[in-house]
Amino acid sequence: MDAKKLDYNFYQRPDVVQIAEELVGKVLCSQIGDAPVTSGIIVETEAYCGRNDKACHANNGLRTDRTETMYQAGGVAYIYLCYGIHHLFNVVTNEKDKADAVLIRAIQPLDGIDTILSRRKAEKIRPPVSAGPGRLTQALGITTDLSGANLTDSIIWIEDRNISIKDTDIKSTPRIGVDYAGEHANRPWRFSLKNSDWVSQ
DNA sequence: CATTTGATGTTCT
DNA sequence: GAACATCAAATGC
Repeated sequence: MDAKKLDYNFYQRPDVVQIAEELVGKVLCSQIGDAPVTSGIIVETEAYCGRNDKACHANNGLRTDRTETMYQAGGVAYIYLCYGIHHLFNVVTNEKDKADAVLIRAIQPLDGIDTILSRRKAEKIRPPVSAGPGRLTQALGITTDLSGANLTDSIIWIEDRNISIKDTDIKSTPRIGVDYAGEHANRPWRFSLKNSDWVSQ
């Protein structure tokens, strides 16, 4: 097996947009409670930058109880409750006090398919099971309890399995659902795998 | 099919 | 009270 867990050298680099692009094709894994390991290939991400990005919760140094995790040094999980229902999973990047993060928007299930299906109350493995930020967290059993978890030494982590992705297979487009961010909403900070059925609509 | 609506925690006004 | 990094179920063609 040629899997390598991503470490601080990956997460703590300063360019969150580049990290977001490189995360496409990596494998997000979780091992919750007594359940088997569940994992999936990341096929869609979005970059959020703490400085000068109106779409980010922590824009311009805004600190709340919820966003405090984003100010930690890169390599931890920032998980937050959206619309009171959905747990959204982000990877915190950059150094301490720089609130950058990458939102994982969609995965393609790899390991622990039965567990994923049972969490999602689905019978067949097809895109609605894990295409979408609220769906993938449910599929992997990720909840806000795990916010602040260390991605290098905990029950959630990201592996590089040397899945080869060509630069030309990744497309960058404007982010989703952030129209309120004005001109910043048009930044092409969403990265997705071309020709994948597992990218959210 | 497309469009609307209900669910509902955290944060801001 | 309103808005929000969403989803699923109900309703209208």
